[in-house]
Amino acid sequence: MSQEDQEAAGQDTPIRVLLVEDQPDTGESWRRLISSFPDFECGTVCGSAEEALEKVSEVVPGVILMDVFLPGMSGIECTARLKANHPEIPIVMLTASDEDEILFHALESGADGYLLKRTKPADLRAALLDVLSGGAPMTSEIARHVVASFRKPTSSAKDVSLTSREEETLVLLTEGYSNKEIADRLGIGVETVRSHLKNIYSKMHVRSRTEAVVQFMSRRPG
Amino acid sequence: MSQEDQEAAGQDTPIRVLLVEDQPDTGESWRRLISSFPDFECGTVCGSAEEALEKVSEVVPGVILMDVFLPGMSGIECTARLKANHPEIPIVMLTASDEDEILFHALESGADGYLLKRTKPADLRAALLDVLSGGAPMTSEIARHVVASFRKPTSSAKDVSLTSREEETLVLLTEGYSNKEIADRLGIGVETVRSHLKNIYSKMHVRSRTEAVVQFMSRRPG
DNA sequence: AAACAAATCACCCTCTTGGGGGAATAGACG
DNA sequence: CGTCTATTCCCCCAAGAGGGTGATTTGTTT
Repeated sequence: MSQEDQEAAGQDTPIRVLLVEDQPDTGESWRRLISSFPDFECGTVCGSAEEALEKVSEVVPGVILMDVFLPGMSGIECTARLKANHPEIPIVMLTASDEDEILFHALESGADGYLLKRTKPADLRAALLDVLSGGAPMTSEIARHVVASFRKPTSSAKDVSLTSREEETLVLLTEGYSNKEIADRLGIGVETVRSHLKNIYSKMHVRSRTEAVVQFMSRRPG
Repeated sequence: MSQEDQEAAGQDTPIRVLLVEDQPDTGESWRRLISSFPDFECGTVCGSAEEALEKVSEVVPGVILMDVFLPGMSGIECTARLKANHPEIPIVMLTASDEDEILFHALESGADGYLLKRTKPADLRAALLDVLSGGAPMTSEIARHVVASFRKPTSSAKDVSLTSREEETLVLLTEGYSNKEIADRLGIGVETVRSHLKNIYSKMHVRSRTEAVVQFMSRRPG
């Protein structure tokens, strides 16, 4: 049976919310706020993106609330990485500003909703329920910005479009070659290979050759 | 002349032999000897294991003659690595000695034949034809040593037997984790992870996490 | 003509990896 | 009781990998 359906209707098991917020005070107040809702619980507050990536598997949250500004890995990067491994968990970004730039990157990374930190308690709960039922909680003006300009990039987030050279580089990666060996085989310099790899990592939201290889090999069962 | 001899000898395209021998003089004399056979040609003499690994793809030899003692990577290591990627190419080891120790490692690595360097020209050609027709050229006494004690190890050379801890480490490798992340997840130190990895690499005949992951993922289509 | 994407390469820096040792402990096995 | 293996950790060192930033060239596209 579907958890979401139960939750939205109001039930006995509260939905686990994973909160990612670096400032302890803010995090704690959000935690308390969320826990005050009868249909939600927030037992875990991660102070960093890294911690969130680590704990998501054990917590298995129904929804993730992610601060945009985090020390180290940003909330945007973190969202992209979480989406790569847990696409089913909805993620709502939290931010104090409403700049377009940030909004774009946030949604590009796969975030499902975008809330301002000044959101009122009742609206937060509504947003949580909204995203759990497949909605995309955000202010209506933000929504218009988004739906228009980011339908394509966001939808194609799953199979990254690599350039031909990047593709070749990736293939050689999956054959276990080092950067130098790849460079030799492609007849280019090592720096160029590194350059391609940086782009590949960025597009695939990974940060090591091994992760890239794993994702690549998993996606094509051949 | 046997059937095989005729076929091999009757071919218009001589079989390419890749010779791996670090001593230029010795290599050149072997090269000339092989080229003197009408059914074989030896255009490439690699002075090192590394060179052999690099050139095998472009040369695509029908058979490889490998000296055991090479500077840097040994002929045994090289054989193991070649077999990992080109299992179809028969490899005959060459050595001056006939020590059991070496013989064992050589055949464990996947070599198909084992010749002494003092082998006579006619016998060399016979050995080449032999290994090409699926045989395992070696002196009869060596053969007995081998067939007896290495049936098991040699046959199980494909799926490496890892210890439970090494297995766990490998699995986490295939999930893209760094050494530190693996250490945290296993509740052990990074040095221990590195230690496990060294053993894994050694057993799998690879030398990077990426190669290990590729080989591991390829072997189990799951 | 101007803007853009792709591909190439450079230089900086830090951290990770790999390979070479060694060494201590605990358990299994004879 | 030694011997062996698995597991754990240590040190050193060189090479590789990753991240940031930026420059150049060559084609498209606008």
